[in-house]
Amino acid sequence: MSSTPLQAIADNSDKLVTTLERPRERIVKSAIELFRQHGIKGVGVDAIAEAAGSNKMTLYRHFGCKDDLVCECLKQVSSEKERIWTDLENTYPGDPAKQLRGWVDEAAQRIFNDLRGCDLVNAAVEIKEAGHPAQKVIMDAKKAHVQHLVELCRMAGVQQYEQLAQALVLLVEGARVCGQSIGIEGPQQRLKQTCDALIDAFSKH
Amino acid sequence: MSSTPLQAIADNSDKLVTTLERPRERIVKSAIELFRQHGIKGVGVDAIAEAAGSNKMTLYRHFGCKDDLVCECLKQVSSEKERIWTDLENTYPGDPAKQLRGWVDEAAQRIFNDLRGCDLVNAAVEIKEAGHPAQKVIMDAKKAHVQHLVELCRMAGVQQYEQLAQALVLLVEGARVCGQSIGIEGPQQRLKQTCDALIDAFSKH
DNA sequence: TTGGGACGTTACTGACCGGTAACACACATT
DNA sequence: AATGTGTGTTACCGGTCAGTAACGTCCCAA
Repeated sequence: MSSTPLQAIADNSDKLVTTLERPRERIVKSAIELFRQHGIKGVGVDAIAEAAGSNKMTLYRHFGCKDDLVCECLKQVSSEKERIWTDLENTYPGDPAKQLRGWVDEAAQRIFNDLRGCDLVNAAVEIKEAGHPAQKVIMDAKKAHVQHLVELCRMAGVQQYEQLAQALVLLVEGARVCGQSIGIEGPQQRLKQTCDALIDAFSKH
Repeated sequence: MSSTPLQAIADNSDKLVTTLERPRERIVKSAIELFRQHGIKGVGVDAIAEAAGSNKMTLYRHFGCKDDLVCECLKQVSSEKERIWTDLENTYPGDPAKQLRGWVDEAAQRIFNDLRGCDLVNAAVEIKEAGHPAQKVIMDAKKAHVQHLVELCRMAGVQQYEQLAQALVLLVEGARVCGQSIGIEGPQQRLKQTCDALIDAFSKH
């Protein structure tokens, strides 16, 4: 190679990460993407390091083992998911009812554009070893997400806010997983209408 | 071993299958159970053969490769799932409305008793290789299941039967997947009430 | 200028996995 | 008694995987 390492990364178009980030960030980003494409057990650490324009040794210097890297990826994914709540607050400031509709729109759009399902759910399906550290990450993230939605329904003035929030979570999670197993023609196509009708019904009384 | 092979199987309590079935059936049953416990990619063919009280050679004589065995397992699982429709018809003969409630009861009960999710969905999450034969098995089974429920809703006299059926599928699939990722305290706890209320709402007009 | 920390490269280990070959054995049918 | 089918046993192959060791390189800060 005649170019410097960073230039080599930037020049090499088959690498997943071409920014000037540090190896650690590139590794996490590449791992998230590869896990999405092939599943956690379907990707080796070598492939992750290579996609990040790095190498296995550097990966293991930052993450003691593959499981730790998996946990870090899931934490990053869940913290990115958390951003939706502030985004909704910024888009519809002080209007929780519209924020709730916005949440449904977001979910329906994501399901329409991507049939690969939720990273956290997919990880939960793959990781069955009892006591695996990733399970706590997944559980905590999902519980927080549900709690946020419960709170949003409450703020929107829905009397039975908990029931509504839980039903909406079931619908959206079911929709994501139906897209994955049934494909594009699954029953998730009408998700938005169903959720909107449900919100209407809960908002009346 | 002093006993005959069949006796050895029956005596050996750490084997998953102790019946007098032929090796092929024992292998499929053991594979289904092990896939449930550890995931498809988490189980090797050696472990399956051993759990079935058989061996790898016999396994490969019946199934050309592991993927074929996976497909056979999924077909068996889906055909067992199909039995619910005739069971419901036998339990509530000529009463599709009660059959629909029975379907909800069944789903809620299963989710309450088992947090491991749907075998077909779990397989769909794990198997990402494009064109993998198992994907068609999964898709066909899921589509048939949805279609059966649509038909049941229609028979039950629901005007918007397709909407109701699809919403119910989303709720139930979401509930199963929530149990898996969130655990026992997830929003799937109120599945039955939510489904019943939804059926009520759709039955009025 | 010189140290040191971060990173890259190569090579390796031991375990596991999917799949196959060769041979031995039991049993039912004829 | 002979035959063929289904099955069990052992050993092996090539590949992949997670993880480690040793060494070399780059670059920044003191």
